[in-house]
Amino acid sequence: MAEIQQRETTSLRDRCVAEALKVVETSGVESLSLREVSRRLGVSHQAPYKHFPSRDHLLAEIVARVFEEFAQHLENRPRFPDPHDDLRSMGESYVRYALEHPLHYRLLFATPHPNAEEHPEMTANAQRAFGLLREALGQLDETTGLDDESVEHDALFVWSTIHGLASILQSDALCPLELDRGTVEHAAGETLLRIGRALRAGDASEG
Amino acid sequence: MAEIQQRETTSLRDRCVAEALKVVETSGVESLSLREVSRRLGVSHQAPYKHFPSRDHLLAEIVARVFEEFAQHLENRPRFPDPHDDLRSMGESYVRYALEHPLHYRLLFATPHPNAEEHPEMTANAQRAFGLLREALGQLDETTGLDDESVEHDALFVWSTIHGLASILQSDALCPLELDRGTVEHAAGETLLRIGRALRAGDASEG
DNA sequence: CAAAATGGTTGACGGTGTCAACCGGCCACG
DNA sequence: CGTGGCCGGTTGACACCGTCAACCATTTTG
Repeated sequence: MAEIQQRETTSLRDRCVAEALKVVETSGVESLSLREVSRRLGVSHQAPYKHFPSRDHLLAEIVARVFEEFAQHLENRPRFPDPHDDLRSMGESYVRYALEHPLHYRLLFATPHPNAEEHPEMTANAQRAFGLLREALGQLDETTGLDDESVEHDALFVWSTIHGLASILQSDALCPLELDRGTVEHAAGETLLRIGRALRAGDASEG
Repeated sequence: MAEIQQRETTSLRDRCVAEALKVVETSGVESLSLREVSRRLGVSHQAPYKHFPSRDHLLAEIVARVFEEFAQHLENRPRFPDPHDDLRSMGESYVRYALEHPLHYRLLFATPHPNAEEHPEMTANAQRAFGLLREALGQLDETTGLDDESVEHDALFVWSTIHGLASILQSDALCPLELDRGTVEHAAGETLLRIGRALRAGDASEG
């Protein structure tokens, strides 16, 4: 009764989200429209409005789901006992995600999101990813005994670098620079190497 | 004669670019439309099409101009004899630009550009900014004697970090993380500090 | 049983980019 | 000198978009 009706009412809602995700991963977020989704689902152009107050609410929902997928991807990374190795593994997972799901990554980080504070469920999942980074750095912290503030700055530094690298690699920003193939292929490894150097140098200077 | 006519024909074209820039820096690139520009200029909605084949061509032009402004901003940075100091100065200029002109910065780095290869003049100006980075690292290279490949990777690393930091700072990405104010305020300095550590550590391990 | 809520429909409005046709002035050429 | 063509503007149309409003069938509920 109530559950069945519930299940049926959420049906179109879920189908909207699923179809929107399909659009995003094939054509990119900019060519996502409620009408397009409606059309694909063989339903009137107003039907989605019974489940989403506006386009932004649908967008927020799929951003949230992709963030969840992204966080899971990071969580499923190969783990290593040594904190430095583990951090590197996360960096590799991060960059791999950006390269393997460029349209999803762009959705997360290179797209004007619907005003964040109006869509808390979206930001909650974003926090989760950063939480993983903090966690990995926390382990590293235990072995080196840095103060909390340094760990926060380390986290921001690592995130900045990895995010910047991923953004650059998956965007067209590199093409005009005409770097040779080898440089680009090794970019991730080399960059992660340098992150490691910076952190170790920090240990040395403060530990 | 020819020049006067030339000047007059380019007049509307330039006014379009100028007005589009105004729109971008007040309302952001997403609310930029040819019709809006036309309206502001008191001209018919098709007039701009006599000068730009499509919206993307206007967009490409203003992206190119903003890149130029950005590169100039980097070039006008305070200079220092020590390469490390100079590089840091550039990093500071970079971040400052992103914070002082967030909408321009987003236009450059967080916006789906019109397909780059169709608009070469746009990418040319992008190369210029990266060229400055290479140059600064080249100076550093002279003092440490790293091979060219390492310099390229250093450049990519530095750019990744600074770009990532700037992107994160000027986006809303930080709000949901609820970092305290102090951390954010010192983020730029701390991150640039870590870049320096990584480069110096690289010198030591290879030099 | 009536009333209300739910989840779908069609239709309209204003916004956008873009194509097509038109039109006036100016320049070059027969 | 006249005339044809280009150049830079115009108006009008079309398809797309998000969104508001009204309507309607079904189901749930008081």
